[in-house]
Amino acid sequence: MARETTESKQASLTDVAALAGVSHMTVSRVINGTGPVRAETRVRVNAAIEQLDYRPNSVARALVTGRSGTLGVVALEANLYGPASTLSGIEHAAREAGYATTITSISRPGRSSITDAVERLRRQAVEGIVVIAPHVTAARALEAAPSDVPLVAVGGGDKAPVPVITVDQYDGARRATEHLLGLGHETVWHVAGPEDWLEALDRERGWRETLQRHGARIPPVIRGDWSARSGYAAGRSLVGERGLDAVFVANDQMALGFLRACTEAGVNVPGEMRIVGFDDVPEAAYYTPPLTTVRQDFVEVGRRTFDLLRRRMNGGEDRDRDLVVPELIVRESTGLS
Amino acid sequence: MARETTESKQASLTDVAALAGVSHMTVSRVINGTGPVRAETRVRVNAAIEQLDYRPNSVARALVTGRSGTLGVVALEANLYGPASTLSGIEHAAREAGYATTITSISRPGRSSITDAVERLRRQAVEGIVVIAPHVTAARALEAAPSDVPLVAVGGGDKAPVPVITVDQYDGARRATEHLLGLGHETVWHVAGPEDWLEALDRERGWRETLQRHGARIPPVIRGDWSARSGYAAGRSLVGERGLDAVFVANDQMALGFLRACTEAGVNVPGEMRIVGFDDVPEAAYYTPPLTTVRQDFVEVGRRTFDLLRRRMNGGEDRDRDLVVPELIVRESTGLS
DNA sequence: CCGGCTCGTGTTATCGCTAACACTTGCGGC
DNA sequence: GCCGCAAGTGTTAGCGATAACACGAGCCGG
Repeated sequence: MARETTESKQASLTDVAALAGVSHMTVSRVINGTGPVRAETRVRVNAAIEQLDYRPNSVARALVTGRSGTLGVVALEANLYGPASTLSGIEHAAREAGYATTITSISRPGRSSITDAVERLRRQAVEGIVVIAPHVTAARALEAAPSDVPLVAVGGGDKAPVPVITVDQYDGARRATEHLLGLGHETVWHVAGPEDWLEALDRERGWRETLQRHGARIPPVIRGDWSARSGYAAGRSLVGERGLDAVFVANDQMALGFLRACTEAGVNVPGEMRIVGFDDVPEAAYYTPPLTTVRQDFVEVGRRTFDLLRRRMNGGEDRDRDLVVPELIVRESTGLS
Repeated sequence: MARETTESKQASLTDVAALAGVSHMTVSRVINGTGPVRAETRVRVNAAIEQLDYRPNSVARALVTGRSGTLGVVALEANLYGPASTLSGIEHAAREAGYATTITSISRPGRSSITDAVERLRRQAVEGIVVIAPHVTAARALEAAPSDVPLVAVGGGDKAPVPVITVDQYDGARRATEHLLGLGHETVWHVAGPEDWLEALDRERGWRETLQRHGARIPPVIRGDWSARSGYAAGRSLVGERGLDAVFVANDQMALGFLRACTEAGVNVPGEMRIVGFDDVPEAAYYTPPLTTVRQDFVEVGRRTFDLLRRRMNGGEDRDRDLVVPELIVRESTGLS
């Protein structure tokens, strides 16, 4: 209610203390609940705070405590569905724990761009850093990661030099591949992601080894760049290939492009061609036909990432790797019709 | 190269000064380029900085200068394509200008959630705030916006109480509608977004007034929630309606759902039904059929938003509203076949 | 009735930095 | 030959908060 009308500068602890007729320490104690304060005094102080519209200066607090209350996130391609959802999960968990989240995105992956991003965040005095950049260069960059601020990665490879939270890409690819094999296909083709992406490699390995385990022939791999456009290109070049009737595409966007290529070529899905994607973006259920895909719970990944980071910030050194289990969502693209 | 091996705590200005044999002020001058320093001294200081792996403490600097070098962004549904891209554009522009970006997202729109988010950012001592929440409650919440930190909004309504950068939704809707009318349809139906979203309202108004201007009948509006699911539901309930052969759907996801409903109902697009979406998400070109849609340049919006905010932070009070022009992308969903 | 406790409060130092000013030099102008 | 000014450097005083300790009042136990 009683707002200061002039809004001159921003009240400080001292201003509040003067108005309440106490020392600034008492005000500090009221605000932080540290130390005992007489009820009556507390009321006076709170009134003064209200009247001056006082807001603690987090910068000053950070300086003296050494804790900025801020987390840093380095994100590659933060406007994609997966990274954006993960970021959202992290931010949400961080906020609940009282942390602010500073983000710095990098447009092109690379050793130095990631190192620079981490450096920028350190200058901002973040208390912990999350790197969402499942890229081989990231893995290398993180080898040189600073030791004085806890750092965890999302979706790093098997042997990343830092703790990693990730959906089990290998297992997801296995499920997708076995699903297709289980439908009676002799083998399963694969449209992979870029070979400098760790997730692409893991999915490809999961696909390949599953085929091997089942004694199936391993067709050549086509590689895209995650975009629908590249999936479409892959479809154009692949459709008509002998023995091609089941494809595991490394993400949903590329699968959409692939579907489009099939449609244009007059190849019926799932009649003549069965397709499985990866991610389960919200639109996948409305593709034509609805896409069977492997669901990744990105928000959960974000949540767990923050949990791990917090444990590290508190000095914990527990487990270094946390796998989130993916789920196969079966829809018409591998249906019966 | 010469990193300190022990990594004890983090060197301060004083440590560097001691090592270089100068006062801490001289070190400060070297770092910031303020005031004259003898070349030889500068070399010694830089060597000391290198040797100690010194990094300026931005918190201390922020405390004394009153400038945190940080921007705050409040985002609603930050994992959607549009907001995420806008955020990306803002963050990029901010970074180039030397600002860090702190993000705080809100899951449900509402007066208090937005006010809270802004409050959190103010506590973080941000120098400027961007609100990406084109929601009616946001408009109301911003009326009570604090006056001591510059604030701009993305995608606010016509009469938002703060400066706004937005794509011209009205004009985009006009283009979409006129495109369909130009193809000879008697009228154009509309699947709208939620009525508490400003962009949904603007698009609907653009559609409605365009029909009026052309003397076309105004069909009832169906309302979705931006999701493909809701677009599908709209399609299910609408398909078969008398005189329905042209639809302007308020975003691409819903358009996808609508397409799906048409496909299931055996309605050929564009043969029996023409559809236009809005946004031009990267996948729209690969829908079946490829979707005619209105492109919004979200990254450009983000860039301009930062520019405006910076001018405000520098005390500027120039224009309060900036419209980015959308573009109609014609594809097969309104094609000839 | 005194020592030692807790409660409630104040005083002082400190975090790492920049702002403001003071102080030496050395040099040019008159 | 003295004044003034610029270059180069140092000293001091905060910024707004918390930490650490100090201190008086009241209470309890022995």
